[in-house]
Amino acid sequence: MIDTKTRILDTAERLFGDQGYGATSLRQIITEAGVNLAAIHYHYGSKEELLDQVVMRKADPVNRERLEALDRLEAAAGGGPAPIEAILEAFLAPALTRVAANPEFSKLMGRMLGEGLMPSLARKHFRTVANRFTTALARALPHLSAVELRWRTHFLIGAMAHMLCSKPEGNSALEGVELQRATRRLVTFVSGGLRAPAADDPKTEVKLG
Amino acid sequence: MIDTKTRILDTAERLFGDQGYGATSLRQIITEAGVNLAAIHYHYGSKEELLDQVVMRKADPVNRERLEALDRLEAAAGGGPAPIEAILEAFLAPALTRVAANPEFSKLMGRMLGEGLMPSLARKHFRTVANRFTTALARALPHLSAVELRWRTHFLIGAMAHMLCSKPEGNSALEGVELQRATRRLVTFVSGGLRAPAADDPKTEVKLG
DNA sequence: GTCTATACTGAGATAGAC
DNA sequence: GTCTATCTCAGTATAGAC
Repeated sequence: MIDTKTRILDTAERLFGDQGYGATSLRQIITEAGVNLAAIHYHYGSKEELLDQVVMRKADPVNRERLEALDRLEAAAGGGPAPIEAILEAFLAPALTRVAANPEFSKLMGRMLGEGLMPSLARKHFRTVANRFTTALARALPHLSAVELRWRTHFLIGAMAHMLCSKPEGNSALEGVELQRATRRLVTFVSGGLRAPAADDPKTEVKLG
Repeated sequence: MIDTKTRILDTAERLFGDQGYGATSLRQIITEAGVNLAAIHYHYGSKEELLDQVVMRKADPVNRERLEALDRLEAAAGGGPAPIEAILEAFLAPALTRVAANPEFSKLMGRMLGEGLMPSLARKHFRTVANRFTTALARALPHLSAVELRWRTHFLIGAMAHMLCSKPEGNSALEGVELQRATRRLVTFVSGGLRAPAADDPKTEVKLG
């Protein structure tokens, strides 16, 4: 039989995914997992820490996929910069495919970004991914200053997060072809935004600063 | 003395803004407002309804500003479409200036979008704004189909919401000139995304549909 | 119509026995 | 490591005073 700690994590993942974080009580988790209430606090400390662990276990494969895709891209590009659309797809597709696999859980992930409650623990796990992709984008977008690029990736994350947790009105499920199309829409939009002329060129800086 | 109903609303607004929705208890609100616990349920029915009212009272002036700005734009444009950047600024600037005025409350507004807990009541109040701006954007972006435009405005909302509730790393306060610059960055990014060639041109539609 | 006092149910957290 | 019992605090509901 699986040990208590793992059984809690499995059950929490399922329930958080199905119902959301706030709507799931620890008592429901322990009932379905067949463990004692205090076991959660013994193994995880608090409900929020438990969420951390659940999210991290889900996020790790996504980030691994992202890095592998980027590796392939950079190998294919030889020494030069990789194409922007390809970089974006390498970053976005692994997350968006999870929408199809488990809509509720993706909603939770997107929500966490939106709520700004992505905790220090989880943030660390995204550091490598963030650095690699920022570097790749910087090489592909030499017209942007570092600070401008940081803002634009911020907007990119926002667009992705909002897509993870809700769909535009009139759209139903995102499966198969629909998902691919939606991903392409997002890639198109964001690459358009990234390619826009820099807003902080020296001339403007002087005028405003 | 202000009546009970208003005093509850004022106090709730301040506390939700300072601490967030989840972290604020009704008992804290009634203590600081000097009213009875049941008065909240008498006047507002539930905590969530109270949030609705708080948000709506804040959102209404923002939306009025937006519509007035759009009115001016369309008057200036005569019969033709208004410039994309101007439309975007009319929509985004009124919301973003609130970031400077009350960072915590803006965080809450952004969070609500992200959490998808924007309730039916509040959603209704954004309908007029959404329709007017969607129409204006559709005229300025004739190369986009209705469905493509809906997706792109969805991404636009995501970028805005994420900016409302968090700033890119390394940035401190958004005041005065910094705020104007950040607004311009967002306008630039989004207009780039909106202008990108349509991803759902007929050829692709036929192939996928 | 408004408001107060109080009780109810369920949440997360914790101390201490085993 | 695990479990029982208990604590505090949340949102909600209702009976009845003015």
